[in-house]
Amino acid sequence: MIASDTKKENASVDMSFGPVSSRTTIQDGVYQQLRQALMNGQFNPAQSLTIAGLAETFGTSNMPVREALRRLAAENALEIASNGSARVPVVTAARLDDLCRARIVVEALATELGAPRLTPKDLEILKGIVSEQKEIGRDKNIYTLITKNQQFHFTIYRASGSDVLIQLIETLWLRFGPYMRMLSTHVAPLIRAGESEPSGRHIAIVEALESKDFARVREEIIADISATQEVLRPLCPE
Amino acid sequence: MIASDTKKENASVDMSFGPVSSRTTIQDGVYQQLRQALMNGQFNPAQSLTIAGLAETFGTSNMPVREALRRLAAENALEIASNGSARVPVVTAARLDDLCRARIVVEALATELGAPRLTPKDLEILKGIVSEQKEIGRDKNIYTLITKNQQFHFTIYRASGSDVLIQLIETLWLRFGPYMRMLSTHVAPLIRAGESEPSGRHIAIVEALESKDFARVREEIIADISATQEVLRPLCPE
DNA sequence: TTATAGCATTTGTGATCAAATGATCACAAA
DNA sequence: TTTGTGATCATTTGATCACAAATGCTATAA
Repeated sequence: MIASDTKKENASVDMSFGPVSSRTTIQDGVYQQLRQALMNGQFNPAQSLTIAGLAETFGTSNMPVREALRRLAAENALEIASNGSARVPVVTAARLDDLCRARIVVEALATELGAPRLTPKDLEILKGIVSEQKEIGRDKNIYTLITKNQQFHFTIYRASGSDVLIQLIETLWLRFGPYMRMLSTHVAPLIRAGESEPSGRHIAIVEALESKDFARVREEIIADISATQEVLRPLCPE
Repeated sequence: MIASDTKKENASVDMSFGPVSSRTTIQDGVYQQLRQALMNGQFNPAQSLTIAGLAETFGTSNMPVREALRRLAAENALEIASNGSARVPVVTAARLDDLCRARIVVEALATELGAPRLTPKDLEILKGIVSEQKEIGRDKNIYTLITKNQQFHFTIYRASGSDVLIQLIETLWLRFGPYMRMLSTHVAPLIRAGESEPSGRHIAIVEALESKDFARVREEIIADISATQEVLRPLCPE
């Protein structure tokens, strides 16, 4: 498998997909990029995504895009219009409440299971994330802030060892993407102005973890979700 | 769209897809059938489903099957093998516990929300299902029994009005399919022998609903899931 | 001016084919 | 007997094309 003769001059594609894990198919790359963009709230609600359009953007044929879109639709991250086009779901207060209610019970359980199983190394990671958040807070990039928040939460959830819960939470966060967009555009200025401390609750969570007060960790996670919900609800249309 | 001239003799297909809702594409039909089969436990765990094989079975080309499989994989109802083939997940005791733990918190919440909102008409429907179950219990068809059980639970859950929860529960039940298969093969004889009363707990739930004892309804739902879990765990491999 | 029929454009669906990849098995060498 | 190598096969992935459905627009007539 070494010294492969140069018969393998594959394609003209040069898209820089993230870290190549293993057997990275084109469709996977498209899917991952779209998924990440959706979760971070980089698309507008109600925006319609066409197969041909995205295929052109990514420089691939229609097939990979087609399957990636269907996959996201199956996860309820996208809606299918009457003609088959995919659309980013619209945001509503009712849906926000619905999502948060589900997030609370599922993430509370994942915390309950995960918190006691966090290793000292995990705790170090969490602390690292918090201090990075403080840095970034003074900086400007809202998307890395969102990513850090994501890492913080999922480090705890993953410790639960529950594949089922992890997947459930991932689909919930995916559907939460459009609301994240509102956070980006409306709350980012507050953070920059120092009126909001994004890592505040995370610090409390780390403290509770260090004193092994797992019930409080759970409560803080729930409070974190509820707080986000309260911030976002008045921003929803009408 | 009526009086379609017979230009539309599409394929040699005669698959009796269920109720045609609207804009029924071939891929939707394949998807629905596979989904139903999976949820009812009509596939063997670890069974591998190839695109070409299913395409032949359904009498379609590969495309619709391909997309249906990807869709199911996105819902974690199927696993993707290293070569890209789709496989029915294997059953393990650990996964059973993991699934049931998640089912309990999510379905408990859906019950909590749904039970108080059930209309008198809904109650009639529930009673109807219970009595049908009693009939079928003496009969032999385990799959209709499974379907009735499904209808009973989802009638309550749907009353919650929470799209998010419904969708979560559906994917959980989908992943529960392989375990349902074990129920079919191992428990069916017991039911036929009269050693197990499938509708027992459902009767209790209806009673609790009529007396508006919603906390008890919730407890009964949880007990229902736990009971199934206990029955199935010893049946899991090794 | 408005309503409607018809056309054009956009977009997805399904079929077919070529290319690439992983799995399997046989055979040879240590 | 065991291990490494190569060939073959099964299967997916991606591209392209024909077709159908939906949408929007324009022109024409009332």
